[in-house]
Amino acid sequence: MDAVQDEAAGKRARGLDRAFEILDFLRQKRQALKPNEIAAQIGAPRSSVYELVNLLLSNGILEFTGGEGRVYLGRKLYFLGAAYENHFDFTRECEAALEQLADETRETAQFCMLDGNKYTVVRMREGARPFRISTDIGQSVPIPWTASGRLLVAHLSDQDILNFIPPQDFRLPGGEWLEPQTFIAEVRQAEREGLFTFNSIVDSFTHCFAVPVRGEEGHAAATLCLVTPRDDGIANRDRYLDCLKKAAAGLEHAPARPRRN
Amino acid sequence: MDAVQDEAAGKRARGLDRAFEILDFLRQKRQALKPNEIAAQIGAPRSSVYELVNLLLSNGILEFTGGEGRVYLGRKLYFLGAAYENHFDFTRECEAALEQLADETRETAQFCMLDGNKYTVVRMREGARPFRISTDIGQSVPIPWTASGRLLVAHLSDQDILNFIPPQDFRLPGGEWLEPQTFIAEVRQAEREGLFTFNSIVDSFTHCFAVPVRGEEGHAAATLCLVTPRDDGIANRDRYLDCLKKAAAGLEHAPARPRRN
DNA sequence: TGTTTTTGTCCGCTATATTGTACATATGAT
DNA sequence: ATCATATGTACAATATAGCGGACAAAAACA
Repeated sequence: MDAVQDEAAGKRARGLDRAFEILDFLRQKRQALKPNEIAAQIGAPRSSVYELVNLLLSNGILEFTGGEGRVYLGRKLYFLGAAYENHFDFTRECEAALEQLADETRETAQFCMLDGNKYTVVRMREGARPFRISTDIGQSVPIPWTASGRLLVAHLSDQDILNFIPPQDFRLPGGEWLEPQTFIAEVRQAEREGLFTFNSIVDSFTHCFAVPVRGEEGHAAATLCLVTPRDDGIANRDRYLDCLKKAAAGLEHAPARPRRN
Repeated sequence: MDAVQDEAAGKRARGLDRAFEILDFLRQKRQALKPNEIAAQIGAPRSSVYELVNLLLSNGILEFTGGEGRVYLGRKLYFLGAAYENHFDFTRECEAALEQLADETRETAQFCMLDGNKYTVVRMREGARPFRISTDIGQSVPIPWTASGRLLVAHLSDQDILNFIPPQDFRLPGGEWLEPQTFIAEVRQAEREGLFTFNSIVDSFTHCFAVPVRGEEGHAAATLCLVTPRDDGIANRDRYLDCLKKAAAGLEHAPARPRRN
């Protein structure tokens, strides 16, 4: 059923894929779970999950926590993630860019990337506004629901976009159906203009601005976004876009530096 | 040859173990490598490594980077690591503790943990001194080489310690042999006193101070350390230890908070 | 130019990892 | 007390994953 993996049905799953399915599931749940619960909720054989969980535990990829035999992501993953972050050293500059955006606009600023075939907020700086942002950091959101999504898939061909995005993700949170062709048209428009803005699909009171942060290959490796109240956003549109473009330009000079050592 | 895993010789390796061996190896190398190089350097069959690398690439665990087909740790690992960090929310308080230590002592302060059966510096705050610290963040160091190492294994029995630490890690960087029984005696002493200090084994000009940061189970989940010039360290010993204990106490109140959601 | 090394792919064999099933225990409901 | 559910372990069957080795292209070298 999953459009990306799970080729055929009734086949045996590879241990590695199952393992990372477990890890992703724990990340999504954001809490420690018992092996039994994991097996039930991801629809995997219990014996397999127990075997894999024990393997991952002995490698430090998972850890016992929360008692009752519950497990969650382990320290080893933290170390590996830190190594990634260190290599593609975007964190420091990213925080600076968000800081700058927050200062200049007083709005919520986000740094977003793709996580597989989903959109995710990697870092966020809350604005001075009194309302809360609907997406939390690290949560996976369907690409079509977001302004950034238009930019993050713009390097793909129309067909590749359709293959890449799970079909059910075109069902918007309100239940409406976003015609894929409409989405693609917006992608191409965003690509031409180097930005995308719209009234948020996820809620009814925000306006979203997104500009690309281009990586080594020239396409949008990430985006910088502002999430604003609708009237403020529309009133300050040009200024906000200028701020975003300025901040994005500051991020683009050295997306992946060679390593110092 | 690896004392910890690789039970018997001539056996087939499990894919999952090989996969994480690859990931750890890349982390240790801290650079993108070709699959061929990886296979050669970790002593694994080339065909297996190619298969695994491709699997990991398609899962976002590895990424192409650096050209020439080289691969390095992928974005997915960053997300998983961020989820871990978010769950066991030690980062913020940890930075505050290091900041405080740096202010009070002007020396290099480190937050250290075990990574498997090695010691590693998780976060560091450089002091005002003009010399550099010998261990970089994220590098794996044999446990017996470090002051913190005495504290981090103190919850294990003598026999478990010997099983846990690879025998060759008792060979010090200078080539001398540290008798395991000597090490264990120092572990027990550190356990009793709740601290360990010594002239660094790794270099000839620093003195190291370490105190435990106790986790849920009551044993040292991490350590806070100071690395100082020898004469300064010895002159300020009592004050430095007070600072460390104070900072460690500040970290211990909520090692793993329940999650908010 | 010929030779060696590096790099990547392909394929068949077989050791084994995944899985269904059965079993055992604890917990909770009635 | 009885039944049902949740949780973890043990084990055998077989689909397959890991491995060795063959092959080929490209790069390095002589």
